[in-house]
Amino acid sequence: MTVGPTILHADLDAFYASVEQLLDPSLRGRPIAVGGSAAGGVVLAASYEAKAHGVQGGMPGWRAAHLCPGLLFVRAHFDQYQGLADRVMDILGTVTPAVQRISIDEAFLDVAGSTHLFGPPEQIATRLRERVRAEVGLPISVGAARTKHLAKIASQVAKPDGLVVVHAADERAFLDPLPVGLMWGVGPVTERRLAERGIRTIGELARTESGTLERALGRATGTTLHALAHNDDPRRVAASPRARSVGAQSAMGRTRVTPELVREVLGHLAERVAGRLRAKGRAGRTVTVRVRFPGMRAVTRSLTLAAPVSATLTLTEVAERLVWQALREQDQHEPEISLLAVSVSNLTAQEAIQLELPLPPPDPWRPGSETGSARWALDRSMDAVRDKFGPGAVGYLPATMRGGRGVPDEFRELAEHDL
DNA sequence: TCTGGGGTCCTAGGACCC
DNA sequence: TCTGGGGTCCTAGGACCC
Repeated sequence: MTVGPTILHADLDAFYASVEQLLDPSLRGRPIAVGGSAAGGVVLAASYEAKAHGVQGGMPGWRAAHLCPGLLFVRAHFDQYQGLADRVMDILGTVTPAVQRISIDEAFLDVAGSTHLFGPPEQIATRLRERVRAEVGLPISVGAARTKHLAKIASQVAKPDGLVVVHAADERAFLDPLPVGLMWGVGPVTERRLAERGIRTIGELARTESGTLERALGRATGTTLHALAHNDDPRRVAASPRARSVGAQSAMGRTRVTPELVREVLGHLAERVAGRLRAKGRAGRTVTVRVRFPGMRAVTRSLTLAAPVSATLTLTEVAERLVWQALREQDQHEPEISLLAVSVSNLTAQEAIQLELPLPPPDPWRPGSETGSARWALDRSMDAVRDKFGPGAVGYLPATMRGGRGVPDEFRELAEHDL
């Protein structure tokens, strides 16, 4: 029996840029960059007119401007993105409950159980694209195939604003001529390593022995790519697993390190991370910090505690200690840094019992300070005040740091994963 | 002209235990 | 006298994805 192309991958085209063109019709058909400027900052997304000149998301603004004369830099409307994307996901959910959202703007669907109601996958995909265009106003591309990997590649090939269905009999012919860079898990480094061995297409990859790939790329990457190139992809469309870590970071350009700066930035980041943990009743034992220096070199330091943390002040102190440890180990007298990051992993449920009992150890570095549970209780009461009166109402953060530099919180929230 | 913010997973070495 | 082997956890770095 032949299995049909019942896995769909639906992916909104140049999502942020398309939203801006939807909101302001004068931008339609023109090369635009969302975020950044010709002077600096980072481009969050580019319209297809700009992509034609090589402009990509994540690119410094000055470089985008250089690549694409006439590029329009547009301010992002962060408050619009989540709601529009949610409306698209609601439309996808009308044909099957098996929708796996993997980011704000893309999802897998399994329509195997829907064909008796809505027709073959081609018809379902066509109808979904029409509805998203008519009801939300955004272009969306869809790939349909027998596996997730193949469906995702098909949607990439379908872009912009297209549909590609790969029937089981056509899989090899579809895949073989495509560049390896389209495969999930092949980034710039892997692509270069493969090219050094004369492997540029998925067909060439499929003809390479597994052992050769493992030696070139490592065991996990080698076996995974070998399987995917042979269309061996057993992954199902399923609900996303719970998050395994929570983090926040702040880029600062080139900044001289001072104790005040480290304390303020880490306090801000720790409050974001710990607040999200507490909001979901979670906590984590491993604290990791990342320090990046001008020129993009970066180091990480981590520490696994005896008990999980979700108190802002405790997290701030652990992070501070790790950052200074990392800085001391650099042989620079007056170091400059360009980014600080804090993340918490080894997540567990915040046990209810810990509300009553002191957390052991209360604070590894300041004997005699408040206990962990006292800090947690204080945080919870401040969370409640913020819920009622807004995020700036109360906090550890010095007034000078609030609402100032950096990206808006609305942008951060778009990238957050559910805990 | 100098690079955002949120994540996952893998590898390798060392500590430690039995 | 100075050593096997397996398993688990921790740490640091790196590739990759959206």
